[in-house]
Amino acid sequence: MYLTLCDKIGAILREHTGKADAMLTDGGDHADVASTIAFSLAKEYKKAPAVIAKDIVNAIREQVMQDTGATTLAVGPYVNFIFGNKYCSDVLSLAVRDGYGAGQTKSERVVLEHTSANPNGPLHVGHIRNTIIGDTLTRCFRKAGYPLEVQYYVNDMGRQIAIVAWGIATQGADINAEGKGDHLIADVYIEANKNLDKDSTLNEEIDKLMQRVESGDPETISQFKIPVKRCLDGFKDTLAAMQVKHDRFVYESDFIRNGDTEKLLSRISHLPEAKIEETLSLDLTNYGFEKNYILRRSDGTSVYAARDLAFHIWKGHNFDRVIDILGADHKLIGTQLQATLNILGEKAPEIVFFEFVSLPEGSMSTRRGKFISADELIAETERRALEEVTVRRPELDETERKKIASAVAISAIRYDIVRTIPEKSTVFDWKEALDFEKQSGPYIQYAHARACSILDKAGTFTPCYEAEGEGEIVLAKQIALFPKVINDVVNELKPHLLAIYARELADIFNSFYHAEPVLRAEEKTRNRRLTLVDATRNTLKEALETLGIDALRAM
RNA sequence: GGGCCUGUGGCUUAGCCAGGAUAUAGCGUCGGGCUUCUAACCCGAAUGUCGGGGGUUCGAAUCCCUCCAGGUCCGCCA
Repeated sequence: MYLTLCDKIGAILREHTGKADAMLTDGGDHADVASTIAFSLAKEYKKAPAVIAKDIVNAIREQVMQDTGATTLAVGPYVNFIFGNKYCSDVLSLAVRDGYGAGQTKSERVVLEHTSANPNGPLHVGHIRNTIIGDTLTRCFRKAGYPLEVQYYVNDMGRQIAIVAWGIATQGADINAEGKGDHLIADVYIEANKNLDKDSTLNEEIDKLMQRVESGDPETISQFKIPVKRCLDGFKDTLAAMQVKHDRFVYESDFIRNGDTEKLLSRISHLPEAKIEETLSLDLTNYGFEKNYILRRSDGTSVYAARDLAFHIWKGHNFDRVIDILGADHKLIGTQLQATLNILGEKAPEIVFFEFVSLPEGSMSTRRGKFISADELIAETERRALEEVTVRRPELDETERKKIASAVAISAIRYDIVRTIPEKSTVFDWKEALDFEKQSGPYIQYAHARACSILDKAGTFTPCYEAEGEGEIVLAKQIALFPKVINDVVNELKPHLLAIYARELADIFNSFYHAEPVLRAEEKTRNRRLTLVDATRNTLKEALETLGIDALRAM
């Protein structure tokens, strides 16, 4: 609705001025949409922008009203457009329907890879930034109508895994011990690294393991596979707790076994950029990379990058759009991958990079055991949430309180992570993670629960799809923006836009709630406001679900 | 040393790519508001050299140059 009207206004402006760009911009407090086109015409027309704006308004006002129902006003040099009653009515009748905000079904198939942490220890608060960004994008794409498959790329044959396998074999660790597998593997991995640091000659044993696994030695393969599986089972539990699910786990080693990596290396070796020495590498200096991109080691084994290329070629052949979520430490290798796929004439992935999450005392490290695991974070947040729920709703039984606390905790965690732009590195802060107030997931859930509560008390009513008075109109217009926001997230791969949108919707609803009585209003107003509350409730629900947060009906 | 990212009130943060109307919001501080639809809330106040310096432009937080600070990468690791 919003975009449609903007398109129509843009077309009218372009036709009237003959300019290719209508210079439409956000109207802020002044308008629903505005144009700054008068500035750019000032020189050409040799007139003051404010005069030009006035002329434009006089010329197009009637047509804009006819085509869109919007009022056109000149405010200084700005041409402002304010949408009318019909816009609010149309929006409200759409917004009360289940699935509001969903785009038309698209045919473009999308594959999105996220998390893909090495199976050498539990997911920590750094990894889950990847997870939350990826899962929120996933939900936005699906909301926008795209068929999408989410993949986890399992590194099941790298050096880290070899170190785990070696640790199990040499340290007497019980791989079948009770408990969560990912934490068990971390203990082995940390100890193995200590042992390797003490005696660097032991690294030869790791090299041997890697050679054996790549050559297909069955015993070594199973030596790797067992800890990988235990670790992944732990990951799946953690991910499920955060409402995250992958459609497919793709194993790196499959691209060795099926010959794709060998085929890729052969193709690479025929490229003009190829450097065949003891190793096989690519000289990408013409593409702005200083160092050679090594793909095969001198002992004949493939490097991670080679398997990753094979994996991406496979993705490119099976999907129309390939998206990866990667930490900023992968920037170099990620852009080298893109460049190489371009040289090969294959589809290169779009990559969303996010900066690091560190601890107040420094950066996290699985190897050194310095991290806060996602499991710890979830447990602690749930504990705090349960305290909060118990204070607020002492009359509820424990099962009910725990259910709410769990949803509140995941909401707080997911929202806290997704609200910050990925380019900004962050320092993990318990105080902020455990904050259930303003600018938090629970705050938005609370606004939703409030709306539900009003509607529960209201009983049946006759819908009235209108907005009257500033408070109602501002709320209706915010509701109208939801489909646009989903669109923006998908086009720009920026999930934080949805987080901010949902919070602003909750803000506006809370102000409305305090300013305008609903249940106590006289009949026509009551019906109108109840309809608005219902539209808000539904939009909050859809937005929360797209953020991977439970839209609780009561808190 | 080179590449990339970041720097916005005491703290956290949006806006920057596609330059325009008094720079967004939260925490904290101060002052109000629960016999009234859930106070995980609302209303109001104070707090800003948008890291520094140049430049482009009618107009710069936004574009260009430069410097400073922090993070990160530059491995036959992933």
